[in-house]
Amino acid sequence: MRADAQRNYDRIVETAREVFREKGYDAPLDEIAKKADVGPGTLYRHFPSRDDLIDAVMKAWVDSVTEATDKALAREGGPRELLLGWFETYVGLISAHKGGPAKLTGAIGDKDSPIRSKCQVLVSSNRRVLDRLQADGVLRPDVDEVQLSRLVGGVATVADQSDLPTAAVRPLLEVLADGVLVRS
Amino acid sequence: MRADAQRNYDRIVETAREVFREKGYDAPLDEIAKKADVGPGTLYRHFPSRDDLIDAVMKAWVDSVTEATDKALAREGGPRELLLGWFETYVGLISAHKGGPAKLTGAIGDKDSPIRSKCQVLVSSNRRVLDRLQADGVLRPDVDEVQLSRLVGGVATVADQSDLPTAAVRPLLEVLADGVLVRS
DNA sequence: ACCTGAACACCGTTCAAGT
DNA sequence: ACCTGAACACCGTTCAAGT
Repeated sequence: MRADAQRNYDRIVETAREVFREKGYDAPLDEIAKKADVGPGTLYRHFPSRDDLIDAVMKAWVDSVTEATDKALAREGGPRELLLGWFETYVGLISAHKGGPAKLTGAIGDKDSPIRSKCQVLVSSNRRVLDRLQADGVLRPDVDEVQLSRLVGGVATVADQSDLPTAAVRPLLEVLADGVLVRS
Repeated sequence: MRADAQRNYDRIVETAREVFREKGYDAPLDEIAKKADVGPGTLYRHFPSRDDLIDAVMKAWVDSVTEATDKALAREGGPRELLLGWFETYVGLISAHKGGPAKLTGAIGDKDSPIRSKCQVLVSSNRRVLDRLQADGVLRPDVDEVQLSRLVGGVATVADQSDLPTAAVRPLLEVLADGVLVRS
């Protein structure tokens, strides 16, 4: 890649990160181009679709997902506390930007999505949590990681679109936790 | 209201119903104006926002919600079957048009939304179902109708945005049902 | 009073002309 | 090879001119 192309690429991604943080993933792309001091054609050349740009912005985010999953799995307490802690972590991870929950959860299972790899990271994290619960024998036998991603993602999507405070999200996650764990 | 105004109003609503059915609630408004043979200003005069138009289109839908709730409550079987049947009915009711689940579920609790009354109908229906389960003593004590609307609405939103088949939605609703009912 | 449709604003997308 | 920015398309919104 030519030096000026690389520079423009980096400027666009960096600017997009800022604009997305302020206005969410639906922010106008031409605002990003303007702030990054590139023509709209340049942005379009590097990122043919909005999701391609979002995917690039999320490169670093992948590591924080893995890290946060490790942390959630290392927490003290019973399986219900573990699961609830993970749910809140998960909601936080996908809700960092407005519109994130819908975009990430909606793309689960879509093999052609530009953000496919990001969804896989999320689903894998849920798989890890399920493995742990399964080993403890407290998991409903017929729940898989994709279902769990959609359930928690659904709650996060509603919370994002209704601007719900954490206090209103928590009871929804508790219902999910009770539904996922075995009756005791 | 003048005769021609009334005629235009009706034509717009009728046309919108068709276009929304085909393309979902995000369909271009000017397409509706064109098909209804009115100027864009006329549509805008009658319906200042998209949601005002959606609200008008949903006038008849309200009755079908009440009807469907009656039917779901009259069903034979245990509380889990009742609840699951209701969940599937509910998802069907709000998923009639693409974009419906997100719009209806996202507006719950928003006192300024033009479709506020439609949300209240949905929440009330969930209240009726909860009343029934409560009377049977099978309900978790700390679940209310708004939470339930958001939980099932969240699943419907994800299903709508990922184009999930009914078979993939069912297990998600089962987790919700188990989370809402008391341990036994 | 209501309607029309031109006009504007906004934003994504393309492409001919540059370097 | 890559960039620029004018141009176009699309769509929501407004408003002066009509009836």
